[in-house]
Amino acid sequence: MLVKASPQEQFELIKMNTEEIINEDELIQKLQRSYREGVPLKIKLGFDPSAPDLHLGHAVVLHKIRTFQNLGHQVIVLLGDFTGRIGDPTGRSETRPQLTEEEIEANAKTYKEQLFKLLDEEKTRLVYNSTWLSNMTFARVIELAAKYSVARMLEREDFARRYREGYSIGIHEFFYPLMQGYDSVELEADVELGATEQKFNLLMGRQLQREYGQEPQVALTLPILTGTDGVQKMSKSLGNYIGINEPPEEIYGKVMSIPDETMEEYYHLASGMPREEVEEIMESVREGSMHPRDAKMKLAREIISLYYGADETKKAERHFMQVFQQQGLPDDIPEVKFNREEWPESPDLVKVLVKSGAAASNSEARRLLQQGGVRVDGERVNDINATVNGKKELLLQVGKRRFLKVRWE
RNA sequence: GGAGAGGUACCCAAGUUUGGCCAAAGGGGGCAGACUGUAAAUCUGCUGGCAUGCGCCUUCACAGGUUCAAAUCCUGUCCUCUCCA
Repeated sequence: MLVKASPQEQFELIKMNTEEIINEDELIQKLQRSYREGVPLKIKLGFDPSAPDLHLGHAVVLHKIRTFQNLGHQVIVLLGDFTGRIGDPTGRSETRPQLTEEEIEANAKTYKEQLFKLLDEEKTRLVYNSTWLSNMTFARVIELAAKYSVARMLEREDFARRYREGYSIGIHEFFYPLMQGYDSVELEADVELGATEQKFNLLMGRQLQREYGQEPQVALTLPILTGTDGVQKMSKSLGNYIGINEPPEEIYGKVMSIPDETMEEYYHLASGMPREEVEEIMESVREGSMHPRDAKMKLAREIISLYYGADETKKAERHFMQVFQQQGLPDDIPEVKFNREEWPESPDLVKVLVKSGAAASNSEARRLLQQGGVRVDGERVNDINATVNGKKELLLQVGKRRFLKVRWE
């Protein structure tokens, strides 16, 4: 069932926020044909199940996929369970570790849970490339390999650099793009999406489809989202990411922590809001009628509401205002219970900090105390020999944002 | 198969030639403090454990050895990488 949007309207929607479409004319032709014949396009999106946590960077692509889905096209999410055993060499300076089957299976499961926060599960076809790759004969593998040359493989910057600088490249790593490209052949994909760094792999799909006598897919790349540091691309290993599985309070805080200059990018790529509305907001920030902080708070709300309900979103905001703006207490403070009999009348604060998990070791607890990072019932304590009343309940605060209730009973 | 380089704390990386002053430089990351609309930027401090009275213990791939003393010297083992074939 196709939505009635005209091919031109569809194209406009699809093109928004994309980095590159290779190529636009082909896409328009495909859209026109699909519209004319009532046959949805096959939209492919591949995932390498090595890092199972999806973050806002991945969500950029998912939003675009969602657009296709809303337009009535057939979305195929491909989990590269087979390729995952090789490890995508893209952007790598060293060989990626190969995953075991168990790891891949566990990761795939986490993926699914997260994917369908943004995609319509009913309308999404989920496939595994082991289905066809694991049974390929060696003869067919050779046939596939013969369709591409080493020289062309080495056009890739990451391979080229590794080769130039004398780092090793496993033969099997050359197969990664080949396999990903072959997936498109197997699926007869019309469009494949990916981040810009996936461009080579996406183009490989076009090449191989041609080789196998198919109409080449359209390669559509999306920008890479900047991380919360405002400098490097968002990635889990750099620790500058916002995971879509994170608790709303966490997402809220992380969004508030991005530099103001990065805000607009996030609005466009991560909020799911219409472009005009975003531009209005940014305009009022520029002319001074809206405080950047308020704009960022709205951004945080918008992002959270994509993944959580309205109540959760409000709660996250309240939490932020209480804890960071008014330096008050959060609503939910984790509680640690101790057995009174195991404790003296006046336990050392250092011990309490360690036993409650607020500090990793006695030394760390002392350090925190010396640096003024510890508050007990709201009062800063600097004395490393301080004791507390071991009969009542205490409120511990370590740093600005870690709260803990301790109770003896 | 031959030749060579190397394995140091969460990560990167000095230190090995001239053993001791090395719990081990520096950077990153992390944590804390100040500042702030912000968990940004900036500045400051901390960053093996125990003790917190100068003390002790464990740590520089692993296992031994030399020595009053070893990340540093010797022997063996494991692993990584490069080049030649």
